[in-house]
Amino acid sequence: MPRIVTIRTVAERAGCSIATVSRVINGSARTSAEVEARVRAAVEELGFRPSEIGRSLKTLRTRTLGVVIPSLTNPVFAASVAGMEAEARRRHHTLLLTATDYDAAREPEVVETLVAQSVAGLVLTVTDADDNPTLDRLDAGGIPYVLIYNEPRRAERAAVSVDNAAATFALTKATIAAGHRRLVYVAGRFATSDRARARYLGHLAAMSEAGLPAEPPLELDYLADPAGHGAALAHVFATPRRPTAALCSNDLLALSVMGALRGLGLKVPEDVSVAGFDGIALAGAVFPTLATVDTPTRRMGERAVEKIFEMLEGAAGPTPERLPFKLRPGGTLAAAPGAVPGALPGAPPRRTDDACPSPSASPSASPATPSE
Amino acid sequence: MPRIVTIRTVAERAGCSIATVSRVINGSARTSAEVEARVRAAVEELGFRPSEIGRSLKTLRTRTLGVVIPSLTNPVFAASVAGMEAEARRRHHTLLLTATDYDAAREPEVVETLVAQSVAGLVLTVTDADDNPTLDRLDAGGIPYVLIYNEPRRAERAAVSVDNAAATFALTKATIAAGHRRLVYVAGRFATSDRARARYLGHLAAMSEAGLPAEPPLELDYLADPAGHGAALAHVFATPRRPTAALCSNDLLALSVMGALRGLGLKVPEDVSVAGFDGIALAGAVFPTLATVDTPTRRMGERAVEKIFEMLEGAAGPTPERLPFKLRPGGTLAAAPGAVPGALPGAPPRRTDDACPSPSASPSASPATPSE
DNA sequence: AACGGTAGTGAAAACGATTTCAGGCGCCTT
DNA sequence: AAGGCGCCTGAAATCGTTTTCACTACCGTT
Repeated sequence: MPRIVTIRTVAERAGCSIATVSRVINGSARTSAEVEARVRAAVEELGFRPSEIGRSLKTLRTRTLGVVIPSLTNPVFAASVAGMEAEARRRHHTLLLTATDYDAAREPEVVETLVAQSVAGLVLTVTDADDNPTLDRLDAGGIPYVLIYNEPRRAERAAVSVDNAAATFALTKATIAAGHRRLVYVAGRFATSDRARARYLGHLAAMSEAGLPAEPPLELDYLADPAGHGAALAHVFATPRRPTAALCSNDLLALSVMGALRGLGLKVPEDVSVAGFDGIALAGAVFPTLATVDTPTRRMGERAVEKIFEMLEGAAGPTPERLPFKLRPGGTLAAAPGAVPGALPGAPPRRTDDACPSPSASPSASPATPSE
Repeated sequence: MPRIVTIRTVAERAGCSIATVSRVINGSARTSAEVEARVRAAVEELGFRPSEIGRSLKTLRTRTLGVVIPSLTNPVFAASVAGMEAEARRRHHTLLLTATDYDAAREPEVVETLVAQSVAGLVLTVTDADDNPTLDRLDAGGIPYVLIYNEPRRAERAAVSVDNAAATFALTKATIAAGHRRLVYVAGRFATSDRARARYLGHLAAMSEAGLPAEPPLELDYLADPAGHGAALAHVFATPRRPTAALCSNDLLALSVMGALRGLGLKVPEDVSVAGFDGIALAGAVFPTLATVDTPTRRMGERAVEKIFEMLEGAAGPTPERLPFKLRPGGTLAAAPGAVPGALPGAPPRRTDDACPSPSASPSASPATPSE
């Protein structure tokens, strides 16, 4: 069993002081070539690697970023965490990962844990980015953090997101353009996702603009088994004038809804069109391919970490920013059954590939102004 | 800006020594009710939370587990990491997450990083669990680790896996039972996945048992775009006596293959049956549902963390263990085109839901003994 | 009344690194 | 030749916590 080797062991072996060893390792001050060589040799022979704990104690900061997400099981978050990890590694940092399982009550708890670990910064997706005591505490504590996917109203809260409302507005508009008139919006629990709320508001705005009556949204439990989803959908789709399109607040939900609809004997997209949100990789792998809103999931994770470092270096303050999205056409979104293609003013049936507004479009240009 | 509050601040406020504060917080020794109340009040008022860094320096162990996986983008790993996170949190630990992007050369590097952080233990999926200098170093260093999804041959290497060979053996057998005779095995790069190798060997064993000639496996680059997959598959499926079934070494690959086959104008499962491996949640959400081998992805992560703690507490030594798998029938695996159902001795066309061998079946009972 | 034991507490050492401060040496300048 | 200035180096302080050790009261026993 090899004894633990500390900086002191190296110093003895190299015949110098621990201060010199530290200097060689960090290049924090000049050392003579001769001593440097001896130290490097000793480090090599002993396989020495400085303890991050000892190092951190002095600076009271670790080379670690805390991550708080609702769930790893959703590929959106898995992809963005992958982006964070890559970017963090590039900067010689590591991720401390925690999940809240969409439970707001768990947020303060996990953040406390991460703060106790003296993370250099935090990346989080919370249930509510505006009314959130945990974020308030972070603001007070001076630990830099960046929200991801959340869209805080406050301009001094750092965030990397897409314009959820504008994207859904565009998606709903495209769906209407394809001839659909009865659309149902299917969302996860609004209480645990401000994204879902923002998206729904974008949907409402588009319906209103087209002069169509908006049906109440269908809120589905995120973690419920698909069977539960089937029951809820059966209720909505059992009517003779059933919706011809189901717009879902995320891709995972959309895939589940597609399965449930098939279970009800309905064909996608012949009977019902379906669209999602996020642009997870698998949306393109299923058949028919899922129409959705492409968001740069991985890039958002990378960007969030970049932003943390900008804030740490004082190069930039905490400001929200939006990355571009893009409607992705897919086989699940087709012309409405019985609709006459082109019957709508200036709306070809498959105009789903609009570009999004420019990346930094002013947030207030959002078609729906969240007001809850 | 609130000053940083340390145990010393609390001690002053409570009018006692830091030793007493420590005792109250950790309950490591008895203190008078009176002092304890004062300390608790001070902790509360100041919002004190002991620094994990200071604490760790003393014990030289953090409440942290290192995780090394090839990629978070694969839902198998995302799900198992989710399991690890839940189990770690239950024990007041946090995960330090790193990914290698299937690059064996990165393994030593990330493990070094994690060890420098003084993690309490490690959970890893490596490219090769047998011939692996990084693991050898860990063995020497005395840091407990558990492999996940890898199946090391050495009996003294801790691992949580499924019997990859036996599972694929069963899957291939079921496929043959459905009337298929020309099967192609589609795998990720063998060089970066000992699981893929083990699974292929199981496939070979089943083919051999049935007296069928085994075609060479199709190795696809994991990260290649699906277009690349299409080209590779076109080559194999362009022949008149093309395979009637494609068995894939994991679900993600299977989904990609399904897409590529459709791109070639082939129908799944009418023209070609497809099966995967892993049992990711989305396998059940696509249409037709993907036939696959269900592995307890999340549970494996939980179990790996449990095992780390068993080893830390000295309750158990490092031993490999296997969790049960189960063949999951799915719409992608149908009777072979032109096959007469029941024409095979004792093999109904859709007998894909065999139970697996019992959880702790002896490893040597595996139908294919890996020998590479 | 002296002694031993115990409960509660504080002072101080330890953990492994970084960093400040001071000193020694050699070289350049005047 | 003396003084000054850099360069390199080592001793020691420091970070926040845990833990050992020693000490004081106080109690019960003999």
